[in-house]
Amino acid sequence: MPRATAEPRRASDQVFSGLLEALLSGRYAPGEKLPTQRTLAAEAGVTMGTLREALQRLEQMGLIEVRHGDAMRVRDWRRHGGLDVIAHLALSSGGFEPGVLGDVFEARGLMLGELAALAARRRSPEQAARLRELAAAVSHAADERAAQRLDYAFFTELAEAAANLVFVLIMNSIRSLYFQHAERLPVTAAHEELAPLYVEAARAVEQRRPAAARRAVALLANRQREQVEAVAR
Amino acid sequence: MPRATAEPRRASDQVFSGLLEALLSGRYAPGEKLPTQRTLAAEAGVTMGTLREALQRLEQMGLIEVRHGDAMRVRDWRRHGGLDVIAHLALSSGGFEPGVLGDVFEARGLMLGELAALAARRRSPEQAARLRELAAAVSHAADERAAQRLDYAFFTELAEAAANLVFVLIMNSIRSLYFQHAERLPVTAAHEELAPLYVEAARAVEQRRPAAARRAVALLANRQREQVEAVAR
DNA sequence: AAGTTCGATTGTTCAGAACAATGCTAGGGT
DNA sequence: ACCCTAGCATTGTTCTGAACAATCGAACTT
Repeated sequence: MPRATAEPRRASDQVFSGLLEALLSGRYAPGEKLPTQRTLAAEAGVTMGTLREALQRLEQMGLIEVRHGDAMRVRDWRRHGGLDVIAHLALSSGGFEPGVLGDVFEARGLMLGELAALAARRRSPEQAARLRELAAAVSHAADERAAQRLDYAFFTELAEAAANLVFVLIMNSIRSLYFQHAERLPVTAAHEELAPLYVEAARAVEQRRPAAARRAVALLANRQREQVEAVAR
Repeated sequence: MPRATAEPRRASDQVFSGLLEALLSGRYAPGEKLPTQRTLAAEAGVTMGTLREALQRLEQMGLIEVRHGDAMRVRDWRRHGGLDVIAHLALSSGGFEPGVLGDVFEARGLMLGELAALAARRRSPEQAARLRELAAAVSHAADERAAQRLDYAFFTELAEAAANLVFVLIMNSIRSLYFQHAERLPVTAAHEELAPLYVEAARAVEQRRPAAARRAVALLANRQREQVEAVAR
């Protein structure tokens, strides 16, 4: 019997998820003092070492502040939280959070547009060729899963062609979000219909026309956004 | 005798920094097997528990892959790294990496532009007022440090007005980068000269003119970028 | 009243051991 | 000869208990 939602096996992961949930849902308010590590460990039924591993990750995300001889404090994730918070924020307790998901796809669309414009100026001949091939492959993708992989490959190549590390890393974060739940995020539902848009974007990049590239990609991203929003409800 | 560069005191932090450096510099190549936790701990002169805390953070960043009974593997940070990697990437071994820093400010400028456009459509009356006040305050800031704080507050408010969580979080990451080394990143060197641009941007947002807001902020960001690039050399 | 000392609280690291998952290899069956 | 299965070695994971170190606040001293 396969498990529906693949949950983390490590004890450390479970503690992490629990605390994360508590922090993001506001059950621990910003500025508030967190219970002792010893207390938290006892409550979670784990050792202090195990709890500690979870705390390190939370601190890394900017969600808690921990100073040696003092109590741990809850930080405001809106002010100090890193981008990886968005993944856990979009999935609060089972279903998707429609608002957050909307933000993700809005930001994604805007950034992909800028990415396309940069790529149109900087792409190498090889990158242009690969983009063309990937765009062409979308139209005859076997199933939706294959289309999804092509979509991912296309935008990864685009980010690479744009030659800006920041956008590359941001795209990594967003990708990890919709790869963890690919089955519920049909960005490539009607890929036969969307295929021409990939082709158009690839051509604009190849012809070094930033404005056209931005427009084509923005349009494509908007279509995907509509599809996702239609489902996540 | 005060220490020039405030280094982390926790043993766990030092181990983390060391491994991070090794991973980002390519001293451990992607796909390669990492030494055993026991080995790494022995080499670093710490306990396995301490080493483990560092590993958790690296895994959280997407830099390593660790599976229970198997050896740990190095992941390609270009493909799986999160946005927080950029901070450590921009500071490889002492000085700033000019290329990376350029990418950061390019991306920052583009995103702030989009942010301004969104804010012009969605800002509340209160947000418009606060932006106006912050912009006005820039012109008579006491010193550069004060100007820097106002700059930070201004763009935070802008991100808030844009009402998109993704951009808020991205700005958090970028801010933490240039707050850790504020003294070396003079984004507000000639703040008397830049002040009018803040005012113009605030006005465009208040008057709900997205295009004008984007233009003003993009111009402002570009000026800051030039100032930083002039210094980081 | 102000400064100092000291103890309680809390995070940090250590040491060694047992447990659990994975990959590999030798042995047995077809 | 080939497959596959059991067992072993390797490696990550968690536990137990303890000692160490930084911070805060209260009691004490001046």
